[in-house]
Amino acid sequence: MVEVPIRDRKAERHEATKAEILGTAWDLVREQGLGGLNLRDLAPRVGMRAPSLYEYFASKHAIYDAMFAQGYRQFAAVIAEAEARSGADGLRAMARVAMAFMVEQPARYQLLFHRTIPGFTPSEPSYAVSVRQLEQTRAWFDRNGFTSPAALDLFISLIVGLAGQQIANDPGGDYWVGLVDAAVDMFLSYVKATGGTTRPARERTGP
Amino acid sequence: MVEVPIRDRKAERHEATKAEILGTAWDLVREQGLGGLNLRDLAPRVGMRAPSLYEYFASKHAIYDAMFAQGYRQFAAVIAEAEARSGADGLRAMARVAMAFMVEQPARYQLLFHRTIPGFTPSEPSYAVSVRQLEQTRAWFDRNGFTSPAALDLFISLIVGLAGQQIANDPGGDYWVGLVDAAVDMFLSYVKATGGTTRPARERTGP
DNA sequence: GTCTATATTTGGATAGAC
DNA sequence: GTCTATCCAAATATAGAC
Repeated sequence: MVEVPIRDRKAERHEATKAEILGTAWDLVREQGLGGLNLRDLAPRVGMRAPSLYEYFASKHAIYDAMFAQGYRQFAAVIAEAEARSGADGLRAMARVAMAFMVEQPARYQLLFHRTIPGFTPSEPSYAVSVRQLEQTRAWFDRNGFTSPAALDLFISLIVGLAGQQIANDPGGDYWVGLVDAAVDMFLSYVKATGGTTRPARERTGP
Repeated sequence: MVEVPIRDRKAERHEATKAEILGTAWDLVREQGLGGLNLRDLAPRVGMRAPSLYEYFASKHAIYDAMFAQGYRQFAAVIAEAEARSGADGLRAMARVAMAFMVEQPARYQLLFHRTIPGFTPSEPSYAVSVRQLEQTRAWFDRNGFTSPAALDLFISLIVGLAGQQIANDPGGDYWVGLVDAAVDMFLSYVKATGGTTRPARERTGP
């Protein structure tokens, strides 16, 4: 009867250590750039020697992979808040929080939105996280009447493009951040002009 | 009297070799990614051993620097052709050739439009090349009535953003390339709607 | 100008003791 | 789980002969 432990303390500790390593990896990447991540610098910061990290991650790419998935989960969470609002109002909120999220951490921006690590491709499960985030936003677009399939892709290009300019030309600054509202206006004026059907699609609660 | 050579054949040969090295560096970067450039692979392709490259470039970063300047000169040349046209027509041509230029070589795209090489910043003269290109396009925007200062920045973000999506999500494909015209329409509708003064500025041939 | 030889650094990864 | 010791590879850069 005593043989039924509710929690697996050992596994919990293992997961906690993984999380700590991951957090430290983000710190390192913030300081040295995405490509600057290396196990030699990482290990001492979590009180280990480099080989011990292999107890938690099978390779350096596995760390990038975990960062990729975590980054997209953070992104999804941030966007989800804005998606509570609807219409042009919600769109503007989404653009703002997305921009803030991207500009906040250039290394994360590069990992999530560009292919910049040589030889790295996200694993299937990690990639699925990013796909789910995209589908979530696509559903919001549908619900809110931005029904053209290209609309979402244009919108994403616009915001990711603005963030890229901010990061490349003036990291830490805010000139391009200040253009977000104008960009959203531009997008809205286009949607209204074309047959983008500004009217929200019918709520789908049943068949 | 015989001591007045018109041409410096030695210097010419030196420059030719530099150019050949540079061209081969582009080849390598096309194959292995921007970060994959290394002297060991580069040297044999130009019939040398690695140390000999230092006769032509002081460091690996110096090669990146030369590539940066050359890339922007190519970009300026490509854009200049489109700038021969004016108004919406010219704008559409610019967007198309810019997009084609960016998508054609992802590594070049990353070098010119993002900060992706750890520790690399273009030298002052190389940076000046990029500034001149930007000023050239800014002047075209002014001449053609796109007078809002933010207009150019929005336009650039839009096109660079589209190219980035194409490269990151489907390198070699053309889905986002196909969105260029829609993007230009969007931009134009916005400029017309706001006080972007669609009328071309007065031609300035004199004071 | 080009070479050989080599220094130096960096960094991922493994073996095996504890 | 963590360590020491080490391997192995890659890669920039320099010294000095030819």
